[in-house]
Amino acid sequence: MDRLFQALADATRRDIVARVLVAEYSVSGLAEQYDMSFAAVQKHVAVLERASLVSKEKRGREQIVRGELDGVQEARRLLDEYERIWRQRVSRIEDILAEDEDRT
Amino acid sequence: MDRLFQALADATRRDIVARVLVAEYSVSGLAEQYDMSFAAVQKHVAVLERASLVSKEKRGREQIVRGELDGVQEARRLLDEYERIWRQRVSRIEDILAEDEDRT
DNA sequence: CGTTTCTACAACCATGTGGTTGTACGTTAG
DNA sequence: CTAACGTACAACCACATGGTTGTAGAAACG
Repeated sequence: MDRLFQALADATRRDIVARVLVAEYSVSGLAEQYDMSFAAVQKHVAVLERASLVSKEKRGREQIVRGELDGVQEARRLLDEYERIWRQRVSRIEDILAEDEDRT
Repeated sequence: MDRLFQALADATRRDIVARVLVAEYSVSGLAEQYDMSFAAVQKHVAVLERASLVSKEKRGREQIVRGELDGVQEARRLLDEYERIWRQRVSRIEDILAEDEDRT
């Protein structure tokens, strides 16, 4: 989880994810898109890969980067859980208020 | 967004979020739950507050921490968007395959 | 009143992070 | 074969982060 959210906590990496979800890119193809060194982009891709947000596949001398839903869905599960907990609390509070209503 | 995901990228902070979504805690009440200094927990709460995952309200000499859904939902929106993009690509690929089918 | 409790904040330290450059190696093109 | 391309990785730097301790102020307690 740490790696997952850490990976998403950078604008460049979120942009990479958005791009590779739409189409395939080589690492150098991605590097062209940003105003930073190839090595920097390479590191970003590595971070995304460790977080299961992206996968790489060797094709000739290029390394093709694809978007993976695994990471996205895992992160979503946690947020859904938070929302569920919150709604439970709210409804519990409403129940208590309803009991008070009964007593009036 | 950076602040949001950055805030979620720490196990202690995620635990704090989970706790305050269920019930209210004072900052010192939260600090008791963890094996670290009060100041450390205070910093975590501050990070969560800047990310709209938590809100504080003064009550007497205590500061009450509550869970906020704002941040959670904002993060979810991005992940939903990623999932939407991904499904669009998949269905586009399926359309292309279907066209190929037509030609056979 | 004085003392305790809860909070805020600054200073400090070790480590991690995002960026750089440089080097090395496999693969394709001429 | 040689040159160019795409990649991997190490070393380095500036700065952020997660933790500590210490100090100080505001609110509650006796």
